[in-house]
Amino acid sequence: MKTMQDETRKGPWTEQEDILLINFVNLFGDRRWDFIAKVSGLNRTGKSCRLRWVNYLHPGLKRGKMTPQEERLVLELHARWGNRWSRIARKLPGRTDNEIKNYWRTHTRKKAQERKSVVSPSLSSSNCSSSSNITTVNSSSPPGTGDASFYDTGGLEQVASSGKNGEAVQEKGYSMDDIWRDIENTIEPVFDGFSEEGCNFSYPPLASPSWEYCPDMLWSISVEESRMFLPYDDGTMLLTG
DNA sequence: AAGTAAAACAACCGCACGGAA
DNA sequence: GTTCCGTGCGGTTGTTTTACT
Repeated sequence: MKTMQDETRKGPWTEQEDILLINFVNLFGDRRWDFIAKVSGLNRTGKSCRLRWVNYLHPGLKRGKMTPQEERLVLELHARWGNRWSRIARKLPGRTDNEIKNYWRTHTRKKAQERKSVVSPSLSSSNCSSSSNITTVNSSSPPGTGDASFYDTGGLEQVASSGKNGEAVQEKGYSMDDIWRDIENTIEPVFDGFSEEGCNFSYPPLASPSWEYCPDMLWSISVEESRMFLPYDDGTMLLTG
């Protein structure tokens, strides 16, 4: 029989969960999601953990509104690759596929509505409800064709945290920046240095040279042992065992 | 100031793929 | 060669925030 604790949690992540996840990702890297989900004590699936990390907790993420350059780049790349969101995201440092997908969705919806109101203004009053599920993907022609220049944006403008969501992560006055600062001060992270094309994120300067050489030791840790890493309430880690 | 619509954001689900057993 | 498991991706939906009337 399943107790409440055995139930896999769903829904919004709490600050505590975030901190826990960040700590464990720092310890074990961002690859073994199932493992992290298990040893962290989070009653979440590995999938859920990964998603939370990739879309929200990753230190390289930008926040706030897309810049005009980014918007143009999205349009350009989508015209070229279609709904290859992850691929498009790789060309937009700090942006996630989810974010781009969401942007595109609202963008196309807006375009569709504009178009509709222009093409058939007489129908707009009687038929506008149908716009809810329209994804006129191909309807938005790429803006101009100055391809190459788009790929070399020379680093996108720093608009992070200036947007309306700069505050979104500051629930209870404890921002992700604060969390990262805490973690930076309390543990030595292990980033496996993976900087494949698929990851444009730039980590904050959190080097951990020592652990990179013997990652296997970490993977062989038992669930019991991993409990020693559970954080305190304030997000710091108990490393002494 | 309140209500409503639209936009933005966050998260889950199902499927596909690749690697290990 | 096959099966199983973990991970990544794209689609979709639910929730929250913002703008407008």
